[in-house]
Amino acid sequence: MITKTILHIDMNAFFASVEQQANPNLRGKPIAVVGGGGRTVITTSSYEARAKGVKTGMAIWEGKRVCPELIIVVGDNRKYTYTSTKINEIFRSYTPEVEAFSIDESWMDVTHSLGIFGSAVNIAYQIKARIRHSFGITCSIGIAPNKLLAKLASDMQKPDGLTIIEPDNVTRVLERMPIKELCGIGKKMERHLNMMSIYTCGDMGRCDEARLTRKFGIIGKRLKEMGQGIDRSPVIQFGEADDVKSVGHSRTLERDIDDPVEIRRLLLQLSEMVGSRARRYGVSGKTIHLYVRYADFFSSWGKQTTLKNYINQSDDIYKAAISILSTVELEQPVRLLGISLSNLKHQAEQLPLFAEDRRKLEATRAMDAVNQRFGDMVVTFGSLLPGKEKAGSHVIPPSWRPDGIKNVDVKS
DNA sequence: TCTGGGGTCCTAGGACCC
DNA sequence: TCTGGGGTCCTAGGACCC
Repeated sequence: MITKTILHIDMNAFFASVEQQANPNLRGKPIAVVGGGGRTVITTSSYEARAKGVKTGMAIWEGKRVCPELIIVVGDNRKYTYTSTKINEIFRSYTPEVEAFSIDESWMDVTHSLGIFGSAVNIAYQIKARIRHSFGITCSIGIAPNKLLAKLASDMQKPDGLTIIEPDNVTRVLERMPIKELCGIGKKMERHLNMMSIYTCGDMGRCDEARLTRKFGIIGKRLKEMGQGIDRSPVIQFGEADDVKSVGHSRTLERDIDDPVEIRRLLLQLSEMVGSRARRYGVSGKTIHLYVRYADFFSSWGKQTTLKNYINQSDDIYKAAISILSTVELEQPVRLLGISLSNLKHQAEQLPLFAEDRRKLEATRAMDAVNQRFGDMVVTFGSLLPGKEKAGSHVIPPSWRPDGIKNVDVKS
């Protein structure tokens, strides 16, 4: 089997770096990029802010507490999407095999490009230089024989790092690497593994497969492989990815509400957002999911219903959401409302008769292709954009899972 | 003054059909 | 009277990712 060479590129503090580049006054200063609403959190902070203890997910006041001079910047998705698209174009000048994992992370399979560009390290340095030159921002790059390890490697040196995990060095690197550093091992999984005295990738790779399988079911085999640094998942290039599976929007309200009229108005807005995006994607769906988070933050519920017909019109979505709502009694004022449409199918598209319309359709398709990959309400025709639509903290959906398996049924 | 928003995938358990 | 097993579709909820 031929050994692959995979790069994982992770833009450093991406949103914050883009903002600092756009506004020289922000350079060298602690800044935090936040969402548009009142109850928002820090999406990204600059390294200057991180040095003071500012972390992603903090409320603004928390950030200000640990770093009083913190500058708050409301994020602008269009800037990030534009930059991200351009950066991915740079990647594609080395190989068509580029997979965008999120707005600021991509993998490249450069196995077949080495003959042209010399070496992976060479490619990595070129990429770093081009991104720095064109956008003034830095990235960390990992080079390894597969995606799992490349992502691990890019995390090992930040910012502006370059880390190589050679095939014959994998075992040594993983031996003392904490399991939670692997993409796919979250908090819960870490805890369960720790209870089995598994702390490092080395531990996990050596663990008896049957023991892991007894505890975690079918994912046990995969865990052992991850511990050994094995990952066979391919780099899935743009356009080859599976179709979108669901389209949803949610809003945390400026203040908790319990007025039914206000709730319905918000549901209508959300329905319009979901519907317009579904239509732009060219999909309709028959399952509508309504979710509510109550004022106390901790209690929430979700309820879904599956219709006989596929829909993507805003008012149909709204009606379905309302009918779900009518089956429940709200127990508290509402903090967050969300609607998502799933069970999707592509609509048969009628080719427009006139050339001008066909061109417009092509443009829409191109736009959708970007939107599908790079979030919502970002690239859109000016006329479609409601003036009040604020830049939020939307991020690009991740599309990769280690062998598509994530959840586990833990037998205790 | 608490704690965003966008996704994917997986499992359990029930309904229903053959 | 009691009984099986397989398959599909659906809802609910959780883990994980950026």
